[in-house]
Amino acid sequence: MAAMRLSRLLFVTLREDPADAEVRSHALMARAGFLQKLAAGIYVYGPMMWRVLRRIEHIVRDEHDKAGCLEMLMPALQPRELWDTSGRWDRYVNDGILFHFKDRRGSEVCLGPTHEEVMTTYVQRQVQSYKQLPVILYQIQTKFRDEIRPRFGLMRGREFIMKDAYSFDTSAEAMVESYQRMREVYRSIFSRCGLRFTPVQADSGAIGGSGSEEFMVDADTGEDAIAVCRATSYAANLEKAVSRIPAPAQPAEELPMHKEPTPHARSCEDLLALFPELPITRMLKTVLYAVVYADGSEGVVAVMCRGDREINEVKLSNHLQALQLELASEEQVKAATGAEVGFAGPIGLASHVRLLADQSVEGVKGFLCGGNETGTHYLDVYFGRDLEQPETVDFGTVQAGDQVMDGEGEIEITRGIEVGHIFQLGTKYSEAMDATFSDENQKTKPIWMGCYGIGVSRVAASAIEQNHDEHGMIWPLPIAPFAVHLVQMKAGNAEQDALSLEIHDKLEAAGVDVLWDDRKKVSPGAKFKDADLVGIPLRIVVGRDAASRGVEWSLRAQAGEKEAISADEAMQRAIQMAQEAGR
RNA sequence: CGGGGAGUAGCGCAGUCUGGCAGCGCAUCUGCUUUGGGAGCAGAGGGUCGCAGGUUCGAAUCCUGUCUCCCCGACCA
Repeated sequence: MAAMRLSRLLFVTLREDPADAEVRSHALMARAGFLQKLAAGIYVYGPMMWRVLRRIEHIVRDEHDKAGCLEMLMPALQPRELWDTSGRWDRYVNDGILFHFKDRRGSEVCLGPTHEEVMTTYVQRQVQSYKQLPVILYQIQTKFRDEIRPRFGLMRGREFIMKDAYSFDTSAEAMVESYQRMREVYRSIFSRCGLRFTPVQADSGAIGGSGSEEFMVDADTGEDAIAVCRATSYAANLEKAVSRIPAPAQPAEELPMHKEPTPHARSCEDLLALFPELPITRMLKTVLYAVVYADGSEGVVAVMCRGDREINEVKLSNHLQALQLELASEEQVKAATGAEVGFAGPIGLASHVRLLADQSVEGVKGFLCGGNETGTHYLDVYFGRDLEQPETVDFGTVQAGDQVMDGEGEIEITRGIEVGHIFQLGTKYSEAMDATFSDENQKTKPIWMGCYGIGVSRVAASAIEQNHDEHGMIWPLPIAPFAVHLVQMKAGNAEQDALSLEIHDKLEAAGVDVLWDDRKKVSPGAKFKDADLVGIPLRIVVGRDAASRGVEWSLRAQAGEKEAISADEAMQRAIQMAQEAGR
């Protein structure tokens, strides 16, 4: 094998962050030449980056294969008809997320953002009998999503590498078994990658289905907020999380409802200033949404919510089975309430408005709400006495300090990067695409499905987001581009040349990959800075003690802790650590 | 989609207001010295100033159009 000499690796580092890098992982990978941006959300993976991605892929493959999953490869190009069959074409085009175009004959095609349709079709033609099930198929492939706003380097790209797997079972119970098996596969994968992560309950979103969990890499810079409880180990995506919220304040005496002038008071903050003795838990805001329903019809929905709480649009959208949900426009608010924005309330809404309430209104008495007239609010309003309580559902967002639903424990809000997501799909796709099997009694039944995704390129970015310092990246050993960074101080010095070559060859022979900095005319300082930047976990420095077979040993993660040891001892340590890390 | 900002050497930027030789730092190349935390000196190469059109004796600079990139908002009444 040819030695991995840095001087031959097209190795270029930048001293400054690129101007467009917003997060550390992106800036560091760009500075180290791992990544090069080609267009918004589209990146070239350089040779070092590709080694990392292959490491991750190797772990992903290994764990899937061990669990009996079958690897295959599906096309990236997909015909529209397939997506019309599942009914997702319009939704994805509406969301603007689908790359689609016409081929030379005028047929519409898209670049696959995911592969449920293709996979279900494949299985529909391939599977006839219960004897062929269960089966779990997977692929590692480039996915395409025209993100509304690509950002954060590899975190949210428009083209990215994803592992997607699909399970096929004969019953709901068997589907849950496959799902549980994949949960374990996912835990093993992220553990083996050397990442600290939290599995959380999740909303199933556009893909549809019932049970769903996300795997979040713990990182303060993560895009997603998650609700976790140390005491009960409850963990859920904020879109899904539920909690017991603090009880509202109660009025001292029951007063009749009355309307008060509240000029310019459009927010709870304004109203708190106006009525200083009224607690915010006795203010109910009414938020208006414009909704497009799944059948294409449109409407306006008003949702009541306690002043100190916030509405969770994902929960609301799911309950309404909405295709689109956004805050109502100024005009829509005026048409619904007859008032300027800021004075909406449940009493006297236009008849076309559907009124709902978040469960945070439960038990609130003598409350304030908008007057549906510019510059007025009602006070001392009671459900049951002054108006009927509208349909009340959990549309709330949990907040830090809430109590968990079952058991004793306080919820904390932390952040994470979603690197994996698993779903129980049920029969949604199999029914739409007629993927059925014959059971023991020759009865035709739809196949029960699950689907399971891992953002491979995102795993790499999140590893850096989680592990870096001011000098550069710190790769976990299992997924590092190389296990050992062999830093030769003075290339051309006979003793150093000989010892470096020996260390390189012996480690490679033992299956440990080595990046050998053999560059001439590069100062020691520059070599150390570059080594810090690329973050290879194990470091062996060949320098002044080369003649006596002495080297310096250090770990990138423990900068500053350097040991002078023999070359043989260093090799032994490197081999052992690489093996322990499963390389 | 809306709002803001930016496109000048591989990277980071100045120059644009007030039109007149296209600059600086890093990187690259050559030579000499240097070699355990981004070395020094001397020299060199590298640019259709995003693109198209216009104004002008003359445009990186002014005008029009266009493309691309980045940030903020997608928000609680």
